[in-house]
Amino acid sequence: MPVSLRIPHMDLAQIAESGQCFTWRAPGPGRYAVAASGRYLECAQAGDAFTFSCTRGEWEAFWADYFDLGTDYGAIKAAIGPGDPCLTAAARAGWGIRVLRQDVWEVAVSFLISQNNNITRIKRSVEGLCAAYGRPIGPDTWSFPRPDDLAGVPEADFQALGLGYRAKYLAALAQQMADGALEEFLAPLAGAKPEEARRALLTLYGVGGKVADCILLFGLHRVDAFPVDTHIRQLLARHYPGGFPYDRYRGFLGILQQYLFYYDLKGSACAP
DNA sequence: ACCCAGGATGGTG
DNA sequence: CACCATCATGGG
Repeated sequence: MPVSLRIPHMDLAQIAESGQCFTWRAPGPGRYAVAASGRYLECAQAGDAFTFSCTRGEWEAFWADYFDLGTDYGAIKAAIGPGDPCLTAAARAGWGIRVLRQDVWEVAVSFLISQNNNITRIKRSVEGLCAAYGRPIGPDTWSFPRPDDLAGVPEADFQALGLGYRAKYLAALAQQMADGALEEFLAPLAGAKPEEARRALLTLYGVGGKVADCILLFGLHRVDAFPVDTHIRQLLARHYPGGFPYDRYRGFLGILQQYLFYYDLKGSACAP
């Protein structure tokens, strides 16, 4: 029996197109099929009314947290300075974006692939990875392969999926995280200070500062992380020549970053 | 044909 | 430290 409920500050299409998740599909208008942490969920939205294809128990146990329902996005948007036209416009354009609480391994692999890449191709690569090494969990949907599923896969096989030069990064990461090593690596990260967690991520082959920040934000929900990619870099240069007011927004910088990223991506950039 | 993409690495000055 | 070539490959 499906779950129906009203949720404020949430728009499935904006989340799907906000570049944080690559395992959502859109079977129809206003409908999305979501794969996460080995689970499968179909979602439909009409205004603030949502229907989800899971039981109430599954919703409470997993999905409510996945959609970050514990965070007050209204308060975050209200904290945006009225004298900041760019952030104001960005939050209006992406009013329904939420920073999903995704599985850290899935995020790490996805953003390892994301470097110097475009979103369409990232999705294609991730879907190919799931189809090839995951297990079926829904119509035309496969689970995200775990480290043990990928360990030992020849680098050439990853390259055949279109990973390009990132294939060697994934092969190394899978080897390194197989056999329970992932949990050992992650355990100290949960309670670590932000800088320590970031430094640990930077030791991974193929993970630089930007990807580390994405893992922190999307995989560990460190909402203070502020990934600067090519879009954000250009936006900051154009609209914040004097520097972005990081100190003012400490505590939810990552969520504002998502508004800005989506805003820039949608080409609705504010006037010069 | 061309430039760009949710960049990182390894080498050099 | 800063800069820089290189990396695969498709999207637009």
